[in-house]
Amino acid sequence: MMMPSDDIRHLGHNHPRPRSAAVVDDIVAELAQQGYRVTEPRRLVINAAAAQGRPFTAEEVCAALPCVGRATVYRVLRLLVDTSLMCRVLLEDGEMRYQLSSAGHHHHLLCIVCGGAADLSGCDVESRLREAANAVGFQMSGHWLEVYGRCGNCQPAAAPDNGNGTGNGTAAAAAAAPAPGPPPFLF
Amino acid sequence: MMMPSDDIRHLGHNHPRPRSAAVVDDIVAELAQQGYRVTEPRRLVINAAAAQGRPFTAEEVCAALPCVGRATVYRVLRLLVDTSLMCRVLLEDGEMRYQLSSAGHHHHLLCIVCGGAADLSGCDVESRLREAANAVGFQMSGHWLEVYGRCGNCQPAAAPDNGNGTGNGTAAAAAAAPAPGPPPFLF
DNA sequence: CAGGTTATTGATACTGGCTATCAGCAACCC
DNA sequence: GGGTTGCTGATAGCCAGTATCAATAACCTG
Repeated sequence: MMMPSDDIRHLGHNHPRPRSAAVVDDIVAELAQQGYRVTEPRRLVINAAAAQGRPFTAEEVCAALPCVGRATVYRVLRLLVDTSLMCRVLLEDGEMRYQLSSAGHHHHLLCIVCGGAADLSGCDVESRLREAANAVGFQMSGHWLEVYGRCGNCQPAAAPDNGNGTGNGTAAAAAAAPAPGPPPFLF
Repeated sequence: MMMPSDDIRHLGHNHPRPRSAAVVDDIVAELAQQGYRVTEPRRLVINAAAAQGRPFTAEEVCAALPCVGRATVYRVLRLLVDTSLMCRVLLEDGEMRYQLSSAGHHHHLLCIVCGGAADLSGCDVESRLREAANAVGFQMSGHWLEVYGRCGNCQPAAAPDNGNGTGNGTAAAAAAAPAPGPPPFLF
């Protein structure tokens, strides 16, 4: 009940409203509009997903919703991904997680400390990539991009200035643990 | 013995020499220098990896080297990844594959038709990402990027001009099959 | 080159994440 | 309210990858 680092998801200025009942209703409505039936298990899974402040695994949903069968949890998650209502998130260690997706193409800023995720939009990476690919005769049709690092809450205290662009904050950044800790499942 | 689309790996102008015995020897030498023993199973796995013109799965190596135990194949692959002599490649459907890595940080251009891979280097995506992340208070420490599309051999014939940068070549690009077909394992 | 140390191997069993199957249920339409 | 049929849940099963552990062999030392 303490919402450990919930605010990180707002960084991407894509969710002016909180992800709550309204969002759940939107998703349910979208499913219905696409001809899918609105069932209790689907509502429950969507609710659980909307309650998360960070990307989650299918197993976490299974554990949080013992009244819903495993197969159904996996089916609902896949349905949501297929209908673009949810997106997959790849962690640095290769683990696959899920997250309710905001509209449109975007990428994720994944905090390696608290496990939170923010959306990165308004970035022209795509056109850059297409140009670079074209330059070597490659016709780009899609891409997968995840960005890892530390969200505002999880940065070492001595970092008031985040201005410089090219300094590599990679090393010596994994020691101090100023924030939450291992991410919990909030449902 | 026909090397179906082997040349794609040279697109990244990172491999002036062919990946052959010389590369294998380099990798073996690097392993030895780092204190690892040079064993026959390791040589065999490295050989198999070097013979590939495209990213491969651990299971393919297992099938190609029945004389090497499964556990050992997985161990050698992980050792090579841990020592930065090999890198993991994420396909569009989420499947994880492996590839002998060229030196330095780079990304992959993955052909969705022939399964080939080329390296994309000399791209300033990283600094761009860092700036965009900084702008929203996120301290970037790493990233994962894969680019999907069609290599020079697998593009529809009517595409002499690849100049325009933002046109989306996504749709209507999965029908014709001008090139190889499903990728074979070459060992 | 022989001998010893110990990293490495291979067979096996096992795990975890995910899917196929299929009878029964219930959401939606009329 | 009734019928159609999409959806569910329990189960068994698949697949990629890992833990275990005795036996082997790579390297070092003399």
